[in-house]
Amino acid sequence: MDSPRASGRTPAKARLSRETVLAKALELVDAEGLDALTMRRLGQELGRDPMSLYRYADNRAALLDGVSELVLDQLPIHPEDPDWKAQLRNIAHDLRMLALEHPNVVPLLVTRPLSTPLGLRPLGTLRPLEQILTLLASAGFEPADALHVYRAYYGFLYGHILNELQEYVVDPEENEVLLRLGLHRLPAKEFPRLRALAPALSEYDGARELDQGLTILLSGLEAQLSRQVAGSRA
Amino acid sequence: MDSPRASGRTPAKARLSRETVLAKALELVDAEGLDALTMRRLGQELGRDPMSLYRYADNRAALLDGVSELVLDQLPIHPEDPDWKAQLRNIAHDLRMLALEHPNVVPLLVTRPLSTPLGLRPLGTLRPLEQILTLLASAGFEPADALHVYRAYYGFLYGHILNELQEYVVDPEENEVLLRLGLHRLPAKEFPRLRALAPALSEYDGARELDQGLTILLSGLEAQLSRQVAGSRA
DNA sequence: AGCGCCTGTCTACGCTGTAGACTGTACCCG
DNA sequence: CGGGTACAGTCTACAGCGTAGACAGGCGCT
Repeated sequence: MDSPRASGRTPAKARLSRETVLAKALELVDAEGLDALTMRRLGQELGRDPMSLYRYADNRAALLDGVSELVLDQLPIHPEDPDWKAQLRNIAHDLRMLALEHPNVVPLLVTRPLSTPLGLRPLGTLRPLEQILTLLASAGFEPADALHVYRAYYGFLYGHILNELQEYVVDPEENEVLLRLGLHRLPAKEFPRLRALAPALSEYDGARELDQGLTILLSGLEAQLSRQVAGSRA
Repeated sequence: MDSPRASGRTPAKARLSRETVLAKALELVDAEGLDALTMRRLGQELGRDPMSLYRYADNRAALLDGVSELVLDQLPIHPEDPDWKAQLRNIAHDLRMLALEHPNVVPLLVTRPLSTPLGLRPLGTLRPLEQILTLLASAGFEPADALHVYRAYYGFLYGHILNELQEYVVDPEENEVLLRLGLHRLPAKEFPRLRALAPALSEYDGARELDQGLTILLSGLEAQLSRQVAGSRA
């Protein structure tokens, strides 16, 4: 059962690599959540001693960073598109999809950078930033303006993703809306509006909402920046 | 040293209460971060057996929820202001300030709801939502539209807060900008733009950036919604 | 006076991350 | 071909974690 070449979940006794470790880690997180990703459990899943993992990640935190990186690396890089707004829109939708595919990783994406100074983050998590900066630069933005656009954009994007994941359905089996969202527990007198919104809440169209928000934000940013440029020229 | 009426960090042997427990918990989180908030440590801080805490919170997760609630309860409620946009602006700045005062709590604010269905969250964390819905309702919005505005608004707001906290300075002692942000570690060839932005990054004016974003977003939302209303009337 | 409730304590269990010493194998170099 | 070195993986052990469950003490009511 444990003989060499036995067929476990993985080829059993092939050499480990950072890639296989991180891949299994992500798999585990996707399937059972962040808490399930313990060194012991991951070791077991790989058919190895837990301590062997430390050859591929300094510690658990680094492992989590690796998982973030792995997910962000899946962000497709889009071919040239003349329109920066269209590009940002595409990237936003890509990231949204990625988040929906790996909802358990989102807390990492959002939380880890809070405890890690910009320059010390895994490079994979900074690449999207650099990518957007170049995109904006080639669209003619001054560096400082590009930074402003980036911030407003990414802020909104992450905010949207958090929002969308938060609202999601508890118990899809239950078909009474109030129950499905657990809203029945709320005291009706204190939360009349929220309770009344149950039907609307359950019909959330995330892609659409994201898109509308982007339209507002991007055209607003464009207007504001062209105004600034015009102003500083005068 | 451990006699009754001894003067420890707290009055020593007064009865515990949920309030005192949560207050100490928040204090601990503010001072030393989320990881420092263990049952044992908190018990020690209160001069009590760790197990006594379970009378005031079902488990550690509930304790964390309590801390979130405690922070959000500090959100001031603003007097009537005729202008919904002005109100949303005020609330946004209040929440931003709160986040800057309790940066270690932000991960909780952002993360906990992801694993808790809407209806099962601590009531304190839902109150801002309900409050904004009423605000928008009294400004004349249809419930469904109010929800859209709320989503775009809160999404942007939380996104901004995350952004701002992420960019913040590591080691205020170090005054060489590149070093402070750790940017020197980045390979110059791969991250030219990001590295070049170092000075701009260190001059982040969060309040201003938030305000500009809100201006764009709110006026955009207003325009979009009034257009919709006009359209559906025709 | 007696009963019952409630707060806080104690002990114990299974789990966690990880330091440090160790083994075995694969490869390179003389 | 022999010996050495580097490195993958294992083992043992430790300190700390959350928390179940049994228990103690004191207060207030009847």
